[in-house]
Amino acid sequence: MAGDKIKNMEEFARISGISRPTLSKFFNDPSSVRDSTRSKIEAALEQYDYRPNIYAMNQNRKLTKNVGIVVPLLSDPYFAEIARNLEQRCLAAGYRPTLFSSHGDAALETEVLDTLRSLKPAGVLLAPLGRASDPHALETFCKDVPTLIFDSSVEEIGLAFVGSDNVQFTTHITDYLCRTGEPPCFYEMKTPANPNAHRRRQAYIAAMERFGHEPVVVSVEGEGWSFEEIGRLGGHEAFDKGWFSTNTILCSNDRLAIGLLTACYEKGVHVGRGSDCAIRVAGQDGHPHSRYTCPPLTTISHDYDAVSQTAADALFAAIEGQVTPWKSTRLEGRLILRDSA
Amino acid sequence: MAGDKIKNMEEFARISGISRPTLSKFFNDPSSVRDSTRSKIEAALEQYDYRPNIYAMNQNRKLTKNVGIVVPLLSDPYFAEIARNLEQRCLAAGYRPTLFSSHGDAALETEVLDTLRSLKPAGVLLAPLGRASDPHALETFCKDVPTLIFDSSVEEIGLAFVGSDNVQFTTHITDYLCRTGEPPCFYEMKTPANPNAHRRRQAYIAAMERFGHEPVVVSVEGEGWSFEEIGRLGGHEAFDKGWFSTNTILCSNDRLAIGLLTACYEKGVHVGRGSDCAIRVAGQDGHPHSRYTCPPLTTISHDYDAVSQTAADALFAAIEGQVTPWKSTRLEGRLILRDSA
DNA sequence: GCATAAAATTTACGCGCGTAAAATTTATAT
DNA sequence: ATATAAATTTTACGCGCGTAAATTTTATGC
Repeated sequence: MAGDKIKNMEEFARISGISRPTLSKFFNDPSSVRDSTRSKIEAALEQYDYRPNIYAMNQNRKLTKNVGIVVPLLSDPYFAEIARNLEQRCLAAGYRPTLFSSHGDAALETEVLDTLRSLKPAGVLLAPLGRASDPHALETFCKDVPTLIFDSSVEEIGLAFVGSDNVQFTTHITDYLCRTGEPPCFYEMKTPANPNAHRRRQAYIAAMERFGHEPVVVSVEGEGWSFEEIGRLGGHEAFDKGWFSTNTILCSNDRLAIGLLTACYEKGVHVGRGSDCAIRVAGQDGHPHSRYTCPPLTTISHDYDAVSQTAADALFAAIEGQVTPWKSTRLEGRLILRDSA
Repeated sequence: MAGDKIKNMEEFARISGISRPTLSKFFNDPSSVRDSTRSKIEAALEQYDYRPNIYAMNQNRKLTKNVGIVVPLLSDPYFAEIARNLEQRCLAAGYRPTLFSSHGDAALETEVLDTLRSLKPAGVLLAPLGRASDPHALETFCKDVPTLIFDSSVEEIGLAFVGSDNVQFTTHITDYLCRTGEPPCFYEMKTPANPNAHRRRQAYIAAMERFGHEPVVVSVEGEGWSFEEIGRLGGHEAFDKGWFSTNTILCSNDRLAIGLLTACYEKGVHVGRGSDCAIRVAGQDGHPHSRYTCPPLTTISHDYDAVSQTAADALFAAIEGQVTPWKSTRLEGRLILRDSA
């Protein structure tokens, strides 16, 4: 690519001696042109630096290779991780992912969806904000664009839903905690944005009752997405007011647990399962950071790979014409035993 | 927006009774049309759901409102946080940010830059990978697109550089540690991807010598971006082999420190400044998570707001025609005293 | 060498919108 | 009411590429 810059396909057609429609075919699928033509084009590409404008490409294409990925909040490492995973899968499957974050704001989420329409995506992988989402905006979007909902299900919209089995999550870890020590109380935010939180509370209550224990739910104040700080402040309050009825605390999610661990540290409360420990703390999610808390956090982890693979594969299948009835897939989590509980 | 979907501006022109060029002006700047016209358009927008296709808009515009934001790795909360900050500033200034992550991969970084060209951005805010970056790709990109480099400077490319003053960071926190206890040794990765790491090591050495202490650098193995794990594994090795010559450890960055804290926990080494503590650990960066480690991490924090504001403002000024010579701005960090050191 | 099929080229139009120039309408001042 | 300026409409072309149809060129079999 020593030559000058080529500004469009027509110029590259002149300079390479190949007609523009053939070039168009080539860039769309190199194997669709004759070998001799392909090598001529590739030779020209070596000499001259040219890349077709992807946005112009998509303008008049009936089916693009674009895939939109929307998460509620990119600064949450959980979503960052799953977004990264999904992006890789899209690339591997020959799609072109574009990542968007709703920044925890319903208005921005709607904005993102409008922007996405302009991209003419072949499909979208959407993790909605949850309760805050504008249901009408989501619904109309899903009618226009093949959309697969993941992480947090709103209603039966889109092609399908893929997420984790929150009931299994909570039941499983509650069971573990009951078997290995005092039955846990459940620590959560009072007004969680995510519907998964409700499922987890209910699953906790059901599990406790099934095991013959009295469920105790500790709900702390806090709005927004600063879960660690909510967990920390709520932890202080809960300790001060004696809300924790047992020495075992199951948190609604790992970020809350991380904040609670900090509160424990600040209160001088030793966390862990050793004899010198006063309290056990467990989380839920398998947050990327949970390995590095002190003590490392016992948690039940999403199967990141399976969730993203199932979601991506389902979307790709739908894009490629497969029609299947709406379906909800909820994948089981894996208990990760560490020192905190 | 009760009516049917309008598919393009021409259809909206017919239905609203306004000519398409006037609509184009309106969408570009609502105040550029007469009040009576504007209210007619706005009334039509209430009735019919129409939004211009942004990618088609940008196709033939001489100067778009697009701003590209590129970070090395979105799953690092530090970059996620600064990216979020930059996005907000772009939106506030009337620009349209699009976020990209290089996923820690130089080839992908080059890919991203090529994608960005298609967007015809008015400007780009780019945090390069660092040493791994393809310098030639960066340089030619900067020649074509007004680009402001932030976080990690490569050479004198682009419009300007805005980042943190790593020398001040390390000098300041080294000074603090020396004044309040044993002089620190410096804990880092052997082959850091980021040039900032080198500046910090050198600043540490210089500071120690100036204070009349012997600098000790502990470099641990590890490649890639899994800093916490590198910090943890390296920490185990360093403890086992007695590499830490003092009871105070200054880490090259917070993520490494977070991993080291975990190693300390696993080794049963108490961290903090209390009399019952065996070791002090400090980080650098003011990572979003540093508040929630146990003990909370003493660190020297980037001035996120100032960095992102300086970077964004400089880019916007350049976009709006201001020409200034290349300049490097390095902002001071703020020492955050917490329990770890 | 010729017939046939496959691939490439030519030609032409479309995507959704920006933008420039000329013609027309509207608002403001006198 | 008239002159002037401002805004709008009409008309037309451009951005960079997709894509379809007709034509010409190339490759393959015999």
